[in-house]
Amino acid sequence: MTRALTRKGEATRARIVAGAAAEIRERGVDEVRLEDVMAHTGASKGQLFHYFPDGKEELLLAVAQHEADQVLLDQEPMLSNLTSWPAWLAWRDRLIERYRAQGVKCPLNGLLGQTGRRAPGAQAIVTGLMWRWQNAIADGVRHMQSTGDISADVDADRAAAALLAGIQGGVLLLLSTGKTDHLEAALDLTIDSLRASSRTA
Amino acid sequence: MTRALTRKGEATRARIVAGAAAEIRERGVDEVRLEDVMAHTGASKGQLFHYFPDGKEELLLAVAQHEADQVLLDQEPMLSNLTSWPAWLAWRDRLIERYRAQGVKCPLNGLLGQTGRRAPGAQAIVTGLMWRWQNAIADGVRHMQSTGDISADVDADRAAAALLAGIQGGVLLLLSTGKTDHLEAALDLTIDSLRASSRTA
DNA sequence: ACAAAATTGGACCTGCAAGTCCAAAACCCG
DNA sequence: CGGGTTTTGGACTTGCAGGTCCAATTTTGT
Repeated sequence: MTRALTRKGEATRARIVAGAAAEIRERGVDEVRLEDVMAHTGASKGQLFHYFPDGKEELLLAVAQHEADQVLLDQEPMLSNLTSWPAWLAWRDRLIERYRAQGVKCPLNGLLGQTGRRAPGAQAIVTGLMWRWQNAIADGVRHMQSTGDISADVDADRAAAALLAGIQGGVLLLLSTGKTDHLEAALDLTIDSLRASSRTA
Repeated sequence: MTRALTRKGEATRARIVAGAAAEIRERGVDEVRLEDVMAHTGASKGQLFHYFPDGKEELLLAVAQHEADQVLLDQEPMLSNLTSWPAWLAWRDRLIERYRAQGVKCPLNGLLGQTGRRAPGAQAIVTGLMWRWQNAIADGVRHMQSTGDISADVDADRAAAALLAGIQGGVLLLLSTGKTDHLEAALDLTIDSLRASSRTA
């Protein structure tokens, strides 16, 4: 049913999604009109509705998925290799560097509020992203526990949840303050408290 | 210049802001039309533009301010009295209870994304809220340091920044998951790490 | 090469929500 | 009471962005 895209079709579709994503990152979801996407990607209105029959909502959903995947990809290979304290720090540095460069342009900020409430699918995308993210962190915590670098008393999932919350909040605060201070503080203090756990226990 | 509101005028204006705020909390910023506000508050279009000459944007700004003030008020008197561990826990419980009840209806969620990018004023409102919030927490940390319940080695502002980030992230995750798990984990682990600081130091 | 199917361009339609305008009513104050 | 001002109601205008439609063109498969 959905199998009707030629090579060229796939390419066009991908170009539209990527272009729309860039446009949204740059100017915010609710500032981007279909016409902007057309201008920016060189696509016609016919193309837009050919590849996204349900219009803007469907396009936004595709963009959300695209951006969600990117968020985790940008943390690799560090995120999947949290096997030593230097590795944790490398991941920490990558995160901060990445968000510092990105500044106010958070890809998912608007997508949560904008599509999140109305589109049930967008909610699922964000939830899925957070779930994968938290699991990757929890895996890292468990690995450190296996090597004795983190106390076995620590609840890995709970610690990962707290760390993820700190990251999300840090990014949110970056959006309004323009500074990465909160992100850094949350990461550093939470990670430090994990390190301390092995010494006190 | 702005001084031209009779008693009745003030009342009407306040009624519009409160009604619009409720409406937005309930259904999200971008789902609320001026007509919805009119219906919900019993105000006419003439009134809306009489009290908010710059239209929707100005109204949204007033709503944002109203909601921002409310966020801190809802944490009182706990937030201003973080002078003992039981007091911290009471504050923690109040926060969780409040957000659990509120669920997905975060007053400022959309206001950040929606007006945040375009209206420079909304940005300022949110920043101001975060600043006041963080300061209140930092004051609590400093008080606990003065009584020796928290190690003097702790950087109060940095700790407050991390805690605030955890809260914001926890709320954000509440919005997409519907669970308060992250908020609880972030609060508990961060506060526990502050408690631990006095014992290890 | 040719028919069927996918792709593309762009003119056109439509609905809606913000914003305008003005005249009627209520209100304030000497 | 009476003139000026604020407050109120609601009809009307306007612009625009999403969505529709279809005909022209290219691609695909045999």
